[in-house]
Amino acid sequence: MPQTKPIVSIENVVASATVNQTVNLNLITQIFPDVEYHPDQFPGLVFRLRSPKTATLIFSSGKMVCTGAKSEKMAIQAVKNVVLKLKKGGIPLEHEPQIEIQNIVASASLGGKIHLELAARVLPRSMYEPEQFPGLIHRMLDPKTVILLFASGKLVCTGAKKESEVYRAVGNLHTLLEEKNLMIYEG
Amino acid sequence: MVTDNSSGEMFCGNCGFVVSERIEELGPEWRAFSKEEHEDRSRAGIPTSLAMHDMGLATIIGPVDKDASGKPLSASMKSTIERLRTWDSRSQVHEPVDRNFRQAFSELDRLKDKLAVGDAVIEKAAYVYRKALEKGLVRGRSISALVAAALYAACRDTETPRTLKDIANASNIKKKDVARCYRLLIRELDLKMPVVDPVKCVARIASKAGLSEKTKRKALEILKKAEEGKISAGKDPMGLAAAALYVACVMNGENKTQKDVAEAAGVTEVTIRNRYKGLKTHLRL
DNA sequence: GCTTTAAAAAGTAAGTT
DNA sequence: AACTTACTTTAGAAAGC
Repeated sequence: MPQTKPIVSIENVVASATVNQTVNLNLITQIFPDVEYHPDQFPGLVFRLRSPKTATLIFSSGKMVCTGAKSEKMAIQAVKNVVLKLKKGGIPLEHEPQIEIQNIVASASLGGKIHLELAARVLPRSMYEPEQFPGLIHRMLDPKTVILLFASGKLVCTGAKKESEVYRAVGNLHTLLEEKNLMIYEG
Repeated sequence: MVTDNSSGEMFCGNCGFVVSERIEELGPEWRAFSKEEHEDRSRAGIPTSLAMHDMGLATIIGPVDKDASGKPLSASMKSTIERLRTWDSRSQVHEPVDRNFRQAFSELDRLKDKLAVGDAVIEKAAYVYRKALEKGLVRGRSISALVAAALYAACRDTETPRTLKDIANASNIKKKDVARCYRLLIRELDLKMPVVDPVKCVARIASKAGLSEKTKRKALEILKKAEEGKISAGKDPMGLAAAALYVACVMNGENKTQKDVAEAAGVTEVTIRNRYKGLKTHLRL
């Protein structure tokens, strides 16, 4: 049983936050000329940070959505950085942001190739439609995640709210694939 | 005519009309329409006719593994039926059901002619649509798109060679929307579909491109050799079939260009070339 | 359902050179 | 042909149409 430990990398973390007060988006636009704000097409203002490289959507309600971070910590730091910049810029924010991780996207590589056709028949809650998408879509119940599995043995895991869930999901799938002999190990 | 033993209800497998007395006992809001109305419509010819009840999808839903004609049910139908048995058929107690049925089934009837599919396929599509309706999947969504998706699902399940593009064109719904609704049906109704077989694509492409029988046979050999083994996973079956046919043309000296085959298959020449590379390497051509 | 954000996987597509 | 760019799929939040 070729034991190849999956190589996992967190690619994107989505976090929501709120500063518990309304904010004047037009004022932010005046102070930060680089932000994107087109209320006619989307109510959120796009605030980009170079470090951590993220994009945060800010709404007039004071709620925000931060995307692009590579870890939970980075996502939290990104939100804090945004709030700090707003304050320094003169936006009167009285509270610390309440942050929640909403989704984590990760990519991973299992040790060998996958028999997708067979996997589609054996794995429950999975769908494989090569005319529509090259990967098999598998919905894992615990942790509640969705995994896009490719013939190469690489995959994308999304839906997790904790990094630990990502590792558990990938581990679970790897074990399942080996148990059902759906993996092809070779050069 | 399909009977669901778990609930005792009987419905028309073609139009979804619920016939059983049991449903009617529940009250008018539970009924799509009365038997008399259904028969009127049947006579009018639009939704269906009771004469078709023992065709195609005729199935007894319950702890059995044979359909009404005595043939064993496919594994996918069995798993679907197993799930249906546990469903609460009272999940959607709304009045516009009548209107919904009318629209859905007249559209299905219209698509039947445009796509030239058999009654068995239409019955399956109706069956799937009715289940989607019961589960409330139609609310807030386009009836036409769901009907198209149900029909695509029926084609897939019966291995009737109709592409998403075919269904999209016939129904005037974006291919992307039909695909999205199709995946919704698969997900929510727990349907298991066989993967599209490139072998089934060969005949279609060959006839559209006017290729010879021997070239078709050669392409089938090539596909068989290439065997789902490694080069087909994740690839579009149409692209694979097109590449196999192109290679077969070259081998048989049939003068057809990549463009000819590509157009007949609905893929680009680039895709044929890419699949060709894989076939060449794998078959050591 | 849609709109906007980010990111990966692998396949297919389209426009240029 | 190669390159580039771009779109398909997955999840999730935000406010409003």
